Amino acid sequence: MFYQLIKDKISDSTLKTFKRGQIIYHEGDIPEEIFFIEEGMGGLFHISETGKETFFRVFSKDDILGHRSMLAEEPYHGSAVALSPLKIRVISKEQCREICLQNPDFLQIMVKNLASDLGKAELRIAGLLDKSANKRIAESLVYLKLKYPKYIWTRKEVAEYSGSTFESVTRLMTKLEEENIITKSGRDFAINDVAKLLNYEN
Amino acid sequence: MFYQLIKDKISDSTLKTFKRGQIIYHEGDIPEEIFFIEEGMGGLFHISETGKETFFRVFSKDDILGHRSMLAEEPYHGSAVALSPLKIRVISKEQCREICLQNPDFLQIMVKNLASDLGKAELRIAGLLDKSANKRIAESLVYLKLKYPKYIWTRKEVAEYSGSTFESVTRLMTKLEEENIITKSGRDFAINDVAKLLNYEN
DNA sequence: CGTTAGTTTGAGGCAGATCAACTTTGGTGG
DNA sequence: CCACCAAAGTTGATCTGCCTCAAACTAACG
Repeated sequence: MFYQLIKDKISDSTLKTFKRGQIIYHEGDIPEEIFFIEEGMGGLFHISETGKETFFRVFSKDDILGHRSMLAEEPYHGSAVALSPLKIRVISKEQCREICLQNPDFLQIMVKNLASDLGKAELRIAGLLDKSANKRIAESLVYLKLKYPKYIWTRKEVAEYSGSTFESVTRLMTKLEEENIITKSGRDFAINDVAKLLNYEN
Repeated sequence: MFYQLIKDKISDSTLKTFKRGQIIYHEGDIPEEIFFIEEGMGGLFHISETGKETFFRVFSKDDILGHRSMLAEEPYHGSAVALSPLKIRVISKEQCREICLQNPDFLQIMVKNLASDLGKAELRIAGLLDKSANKRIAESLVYLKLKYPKYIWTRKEVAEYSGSTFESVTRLMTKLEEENIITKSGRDFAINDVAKLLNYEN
């Protein structure tokens, strides 16, 4: 997202840093700020009453964070967690409002992203209902690894993104290696054949 | 959604009517218009490659339709279908753009709705992964029936909204009637105890 | 190196989808 | 107004994907 667009227009703002595992904001909190990612990556997670974790979204350099809750005027529906060391610029609600007024393009871009994310989320719902767990895992491996090649995704993260369990991810990955579609190395892996992985059928 | 806000500002626009089952737009089409519901109700559905249908959203009086795809600049990700006789005002892309420029409140409201819908969709993802089918069905019965009490929801519609099958909906509904939580009458039903239904545990 | 977080593999169980056969509902037209 | 029929609903029986639990192994970091 084009944080670039307004970077120079931010006068006084705080720069915060986070280590892997640290929480940027907690589910349920009232949004008072908006966050611009300057470096690193993180994830938006939801934990249900029964303890099941779901991985909603990934965010990284130039993405905006916390805008959904602010614009919906709702408490955060998930917790934002640093996955790698993060540098984040923190902007107050009021500053954000000013930026939107001065720079209509900025609101436009946020709108476009919200609309696009809504589409993705609804298609994920459809995917959960008609695709097998293995298919979803395969697609998630492609998405996550191609988008963030350097990051070492844990089986648990892939599971929570695809809507599965880490055991199922492990099982599929060993099978995929046997078929030479991926190559595991330590905890990391590389994709040998993106097309085959995307069209994986059990 | 406050279609009221700009109702009088629409100069030339077409009013279309639809009968139950008719399609307002098809998944995959390129959005050229935006739709304002004046009367009746409908649903946004997605059909996967394997034929599985998913019920994304309900829309009714004063709701906007087709805005997500237009704002995301994407083809429609689902088909909009009339569930009851519908009266819809059709606005061109250009008209919509003008309205947004002249009336910033209107864009604001669309943004708020997009943000809120994104939250709902992501929580639905989480719900699919941690709640039992029966719990989801029970919650869907409450949501659909309280929001649209006069409409007779088919078991199939409830199933596609909750992410289940119509057989499972039927089975749960007979059980719920035995427990006096709902009362079936013909194809319709009434909720006797909303709280019990909402907190239903298998 | 020791420790912890992450991974692998196996065995078992069950929620809920699927398939199938039958019944009921309610709208339509004769 | 009734008879008909397609659409919707019910109910039972079966089957399986994948989650859960368990136990042992391995990577990686301080």
